[in-house]
Amino acid sequence: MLVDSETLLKRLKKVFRTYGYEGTTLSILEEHVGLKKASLYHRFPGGKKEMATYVLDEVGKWVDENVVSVCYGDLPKEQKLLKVLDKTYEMYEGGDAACLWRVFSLGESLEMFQTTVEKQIRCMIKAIAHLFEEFGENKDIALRKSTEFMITIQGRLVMVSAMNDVSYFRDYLEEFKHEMLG
Amino acid sequence: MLVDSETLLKRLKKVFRTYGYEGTTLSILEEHVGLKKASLYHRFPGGKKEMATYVLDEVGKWVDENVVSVCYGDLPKEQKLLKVLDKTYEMYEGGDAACLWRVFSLGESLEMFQTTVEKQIRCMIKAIAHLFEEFGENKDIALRKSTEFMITIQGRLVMVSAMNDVSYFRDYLEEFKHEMLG
DNA sequence: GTCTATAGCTAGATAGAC
DNA sequence: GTCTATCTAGCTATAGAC
Repeated sequence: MLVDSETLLKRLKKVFRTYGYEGTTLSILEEHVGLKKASLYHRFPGGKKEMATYVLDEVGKWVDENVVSVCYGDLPKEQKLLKVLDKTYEMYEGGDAACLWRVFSLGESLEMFQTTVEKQIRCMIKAIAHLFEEFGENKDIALRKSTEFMITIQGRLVMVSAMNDVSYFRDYLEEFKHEMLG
Repeated sequence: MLVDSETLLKRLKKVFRTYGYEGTTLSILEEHVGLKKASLYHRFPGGKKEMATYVLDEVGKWVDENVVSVCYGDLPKEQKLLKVLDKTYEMYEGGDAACLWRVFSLGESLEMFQTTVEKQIRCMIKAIAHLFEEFGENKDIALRKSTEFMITIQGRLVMVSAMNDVSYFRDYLEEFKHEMLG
């Protein structure tokens, strides 16, 4: 079966976010990605580790393209906020998909990816803090609110999994939008 | 080597919280618990699954003894709050230990434990909501605030792992205490 | 109740045909 | 570039000595 690189990324990301790093096996990847093990190794000679690294790096690119670029861009602040929230909703599939940062913050994968995860989160928090500043907050408050945004997203995504209820995620994004834009 | 049941529980819990369910192997358990595989099977004939179930059930008991009993008990509300916060700090080892509810909300372990996890979280949220009511909030607000407490704890524990910084957890408990008790 | 030894299986990884 | 077939290591689990 032929799988284009966009589909491949989407499927790899889905698997790692569903099963975690240790819980993801090559058999699961084979099944969900639609390529046999040997084909996966052809594209990722480093195996599972390389696939996970690839997926995480793509998350980093997502942050740059959908949060950093937007927040530091030249749209009106209201449109920046809407765009970031929409993209965040899309990224987490309305709550159906876990956060790779959470999922990789465990065991063996923590050691492998913590530095990258930390950088990506810091990058995202900083960009959203910049947006809060545009909304009139001073530097300290903006950073605090941005950090709380990240904390709340993470906490609510955990609740979505634990309670099997996506509204913990969806409702918050709606509330947040209305609090900021009235 | 002889390991008493309290120590055994403590070590099992530590391993599952560090490595997750799939990331925990019998070799890791052997090493960290200090009992050989066959000895672990002697105590837990159902193997890894039974050990994980045991640890999660003990978390349920912890909720009953340290949150539910306290919140519905007859101490003054300020002392209830202090006790719950202290026990929460202790349970998560000041942020050093991840939450089993988060860790088991992935892949295979999600299917196995989601029902139990959901019950335990609901139980804890309800008890803390009761405490908020004692602090003068109406039923709806109390439930909302209690849920937000849980969300924030979960989010901040994710941040502790991802950013390798326990202050995300510790600072919140302190702030929360001072907001409630002045 | 703990251990050594090992069975049986599945994991990650590779060789080589097409 | 994808596949079948297969390797080795490590996994879960068990038998049986002490």
